[in-house]
Amino acid sequence: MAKRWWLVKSEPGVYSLDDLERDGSTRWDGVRNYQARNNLRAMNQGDEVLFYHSNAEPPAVVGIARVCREAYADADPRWSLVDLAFVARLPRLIPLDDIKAQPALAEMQLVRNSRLSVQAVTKAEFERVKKMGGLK
DNA sequence: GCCAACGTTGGC
DNA sequence: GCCAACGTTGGC
Repeated sequence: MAKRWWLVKSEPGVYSLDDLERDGSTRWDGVRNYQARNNLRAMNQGDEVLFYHSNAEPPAVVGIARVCREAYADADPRWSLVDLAFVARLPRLIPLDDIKAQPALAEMQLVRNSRLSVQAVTKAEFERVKKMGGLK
């Protein structure tokens, strides 16, 4: 299966990148939106994921995670979850404003004002954000 | 805390 | 199956 790239949102007061780093990996559960669920189900092991802090100051992409277990059934079988593992913290976090200011990133669902909590991103978008954040 | 955007629910 | 009412998300 071809590798894909994603973005997940989390409120840092609920579950932050720090929490993921401490835990090593975590169950990405609680998704209760069909489009987001379908994205979870399309994830492959090894896919890379931008980790975004919503309802944060500033709202920003703060790190990178990796899919370490593909979608499996939630307690309620309508819903699915995956496991995500910590990969890296961005040396520089990338605020939403900076993403909006980048023409190359203007097509991201994040910018197009979607509240979707699990989004697909293109490889180019992923690499751009990673580079802006100080990783190669 | 406000509220716009969006998703879901439920009466018909 | 339509759509108004309601609930949630998330930036500001």
